[in-house]
Amino acid sequence: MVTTTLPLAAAVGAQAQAAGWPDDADVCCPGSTCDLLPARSAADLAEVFKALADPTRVRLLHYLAFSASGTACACHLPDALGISQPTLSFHMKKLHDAGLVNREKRGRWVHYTVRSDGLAFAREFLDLPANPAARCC
Amino acid sequence: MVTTTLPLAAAVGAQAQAAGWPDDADVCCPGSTCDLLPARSAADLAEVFKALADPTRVRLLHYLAFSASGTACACHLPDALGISQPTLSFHMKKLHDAGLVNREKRGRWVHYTVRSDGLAFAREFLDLPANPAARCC
DNA sequence: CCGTCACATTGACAAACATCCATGTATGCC
DNA sequence: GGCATACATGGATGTTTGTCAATGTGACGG
Repeated sequence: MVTTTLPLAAAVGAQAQAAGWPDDADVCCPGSTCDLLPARSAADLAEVFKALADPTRVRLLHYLAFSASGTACACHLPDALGISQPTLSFHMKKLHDAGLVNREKRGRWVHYTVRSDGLAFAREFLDLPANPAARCC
Repeated sequence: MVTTTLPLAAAVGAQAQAAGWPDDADVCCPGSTCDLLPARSAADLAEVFKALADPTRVRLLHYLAFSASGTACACHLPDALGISQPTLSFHMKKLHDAGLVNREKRGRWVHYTVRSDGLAFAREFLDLPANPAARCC
């Protein structure tokens, strides 16, 4: 739904420092000194993490990653993971839509390859927060 | 929902190499040479990624990460993100349960801190698949 | 050209999720 | 003690997700 109030991202920084907060000495905390992550970026990241947020897909990605040159056809996977073929297809579509794997048709079979740039996108976000001396603005 | 067939993780490696596959020259692909990621590890990783799989939580984590020393109280966040206070509490619980933030009560307020080890756990997984010369066994 | 194999898509359904309102709990202040 | 504040929890509700059986599609092979 459209219950999200989008324009807040840019507004909050100014609001906080200009007039908004209680402004007395008993303020609970300084809060962040910079703007929120834009809603758009957050949505993009969440989309990728959503694709990773399932044990089956984690195992699929791991399987691909450890196959020769990060590529493998999907034929053995339903048996290996104990899932039906449509379910595998469903998960692969999720991974593909999230930009985490490439889909390449070779004859009768489909080969999937890990996209390292897709993974890097997520890893980049996980790198930032670990830095305590963070500066963003 | 115990539809997952757990014992497969260990079984598949032996099955594949000992007797399972078609074994003729027209095999579609070599597949992975090593065992699947254990179901337990996959579930743990999925749990963390599930915590990251929401735009609101991504922004929350980002906010904390860019606050002084990765710590901030939650008091300003409902307004900033346009969500209600219970919703914020709900998301913080998710992040906390996933091991991504620490919860510390200081007087009346609760301060949350990014746990870099929690992030590292997820980042570790994202590092592995990028390596095409992967060796696991 | 007809059957078979590998994979995708559709429909259905139960489980999980995000969100809110109302209420509970604990802390600090007067 | 009593009241306000900061946060958590419980109940209710609409939406999304994971799964499978059945069916569709496209590529070999005889």
